[in-house]
Formats: sequence, C-alpha cells, structure tokens
Amino acid sequence: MPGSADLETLLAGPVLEVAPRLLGAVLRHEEVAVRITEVEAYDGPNDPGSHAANGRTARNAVMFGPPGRLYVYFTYGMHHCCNVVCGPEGTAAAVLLRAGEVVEGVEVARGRRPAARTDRDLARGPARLCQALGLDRAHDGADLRSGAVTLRLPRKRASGVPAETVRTGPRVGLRRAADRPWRFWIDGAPSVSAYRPAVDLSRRRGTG
DNA sequence: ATACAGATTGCCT
DNA sequence: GGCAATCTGTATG
Repeated sequence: MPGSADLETLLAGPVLEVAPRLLGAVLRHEEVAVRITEVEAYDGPNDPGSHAANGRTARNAVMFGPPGRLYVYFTYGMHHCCNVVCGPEGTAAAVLLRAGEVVEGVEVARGRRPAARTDRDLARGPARLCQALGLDRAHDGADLRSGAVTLRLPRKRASGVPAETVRTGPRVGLRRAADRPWRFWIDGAPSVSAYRPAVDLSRRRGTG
C-alpha cells in the first residue's frame, strides 16, 4: 500500500506541521473508524504542557520511540486519551487526537458510549474518542501502519479552494503553556469538542 | 508514606 | 457554570 510510506514520511516531520495534516485522517480499531476533526500538538521536552516535559518515564516511553505509534495514557483515574507519535526517534513529540466523527461501526460505538445522547457526541472529546474506539493502555505503542489499530491519511485535495478550513487556537485544559495556539480543528465540524479552560483542582481541596 | 496536580467527562442546579 | 469521580506520576518527608 502506498499509504504506509506516506504516513511514515509525514509523521517524521515537525509536530506543528504534522498536526494539521492529521485532520481528516481516519483512525480505525477493528470495526470502528473515526475521521479526525480536532487535534493538539505536543512538542516533546521543550513543551511545558507535554507529558515528556520532565523526560522519559514508564508512562510516556512510547513518545520517545519511532513515529507512527500510538501513545495512550490514562488520566483523571478513569479516562484514556490517545496520541500519534511523530518526529524523529528521541524527540518525544506527539499529536493528541481530540475529536472526530464515527464513520464506520456506529452501532458498536454507541454500545461503548451509553452517555452519548447523539451520534455527534460519540467521539467529541479525547476520552470519548478513545472510548468509542475501545482504546486503552493495552494499545499503547501500537504500530499504526498495520495491525488492530491503523491510521489512514486523507486523500490529497484537488488544487484550489479546500473543502474544509483548518482553524487554530489554544490547547484545551492546560494550565502550563496555555497560551500556545497549538490546537487545530476543521472549521464547522460538529464533532469538534467544546472549549473548556483548565479547572483549578486545588480550590476543591480546601487548601486555598 | 503522604500530598497534590492532572492533555476529562457527566450530572447537578 | 459548578463540581465529583478516581488513579497515576511526581515531589517531598
């Protein structure tokens, strides 16, 4: 398949160039496929908002590996989120897949997402996307070129006006480096997640 | 060993 | 818009 070589070439590039190019790509896990509509770039140890900001750990080890792997992490004691590792090996850059629309396997996705009131909500948000696809830590490090989890790039658009416009803005939910406009989404896509500022958890612990 | 913060979500008013 | 749920990584004793 020509798509595999294209994928490797693209993902080895700088994360800020890779991230918007992943819009429209299709992530598939077995019978469920999601078309990506919103992503965020995380630029390795240079990025205070990245899980790799403090170097390599057991959790983020996959980020330091070769591009084209899935980095799946567990957070808030109950949610999983997934990233596409990019940049050359050792750079620890990754693109968080924040939202998408289920384009195949809708019935299965509905079964996994009982809280979703509409199909638009099935993969609207990073943890929802993982839940709809059935992804968890068992899929951390999965090679996206082949296997149970695959990523397929969007077809090249014809020359001229693009059918969809890429928008940029601040990343969601971060307190560190919250100013960097490293979130990218498809303008007008209904599945793009709602923006929420970071929650100040310390106020709930009675110490402030 | 203890404390706290976190790339979120769903339910409450 | 507020806030609980619930586990892991990291800092500190």
